Amino acid sequence: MNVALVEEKLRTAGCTLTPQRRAVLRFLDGNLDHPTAGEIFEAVTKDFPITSRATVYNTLALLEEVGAVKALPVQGETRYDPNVDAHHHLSCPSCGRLDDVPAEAVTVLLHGSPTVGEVRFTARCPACS
Amino acid sequence: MNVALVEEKLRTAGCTLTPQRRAVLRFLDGNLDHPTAGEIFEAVTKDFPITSRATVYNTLALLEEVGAVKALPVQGETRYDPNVDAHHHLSCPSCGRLDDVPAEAVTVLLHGSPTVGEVRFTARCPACS
DNA sequence: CTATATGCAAAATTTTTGCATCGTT
DNA sequence: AACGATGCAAAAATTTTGCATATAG
Repeated sequence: MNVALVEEKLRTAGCTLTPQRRAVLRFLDGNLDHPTAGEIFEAVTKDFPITSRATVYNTLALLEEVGAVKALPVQGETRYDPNVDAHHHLSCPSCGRLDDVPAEAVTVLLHGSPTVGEVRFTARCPACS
Repeated sequence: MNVALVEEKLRTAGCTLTPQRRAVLRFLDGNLDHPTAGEIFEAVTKDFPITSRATVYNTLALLEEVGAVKALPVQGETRYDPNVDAHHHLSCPSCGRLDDVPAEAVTVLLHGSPTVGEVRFTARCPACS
C-alpha cells in the first residue's frame, strides 16, 4: 500500500483527507499483522483519543472501496490487509494468526491453466505448536 | 459428510446423540448452501420449536472438533460446510454467496510441488452481474 | 442413575445506523 | 456558506457464558 498514492486517489475521488483517515492509513501502511477493526481503533485512538469506532468502520469501508485495503475474514472476525497485491495466506487454526505467503511461491492451476485466486493454507503457527 | 459415520464417531467419543444434534446433522447433510449458524438455527427450529441458539453453536463447535463440518469465514459471517473433503470455493464479493469448486479442477503448486490449500476464487455470481 | 446436553437469559463482541455538530474547502 | 466527516449513542447482529432443568444411555 502506497500512502501517497492512496491519498491522491481519495483526493481525486472528492474525499476529505482528515487526520483520522491519515492516522488509519499511517497505522496500516506496511503493517503485516492483518489487524481487526477493533485493533485499528485501539491503535488510532492513541493518536486521536476521541476517535469513534464508527469512523474507523467508515474509513475501512472507504479504503476497501478505493482498493487500498482488502478484508480478510478469519475465524469470525474481519482482518484488514494493506497489501492488495496478489499474495496468499497461512492461517493458524488455533490462534487465528495470518501470515503472508508471497505470490511467487504459489501457482494456482484451474483446469491446467494458471489463474488468480487467493490460497489459504492451514497450519499451526510456531507459537501454537 | 456421512451422517451415519459422524453419529458413530460422536457415539464412540462418548457424546450424546440428541434429537437436536441429529436435526442439525440432517439439515447439514448434503447441504451445498454453506449456511450460517443463524440460518441453521432457523431451519432446525422448524423441527424442534424451542431449540436455543446456544445449542446450535455448541453443536457446530462439536461437529467441527470431530471433523464433520468446516467453518468458512466469509464477509464477516461464519458459514458452515458439511463437505470436509478437499475442495475450493468461488466467492461473490457482492452477495457473499459461496459456490463449490471441485478439487479436481484445481492444482496448487507451492514452490513447484503440488500441495493442499483451499483456494478462494473471487468473482461476481450470475445473479449479481 | 449419572453424566451430559438443553434452554434460557444475560453478557460480550462486532458492526451498523441516525443525527447533531464540527471542520474543510 | 455548503458539504461531507466526525462523534456519540443506540440498535443490530453474532457469538459466548452461567446455571438450573431435562434427558440420553
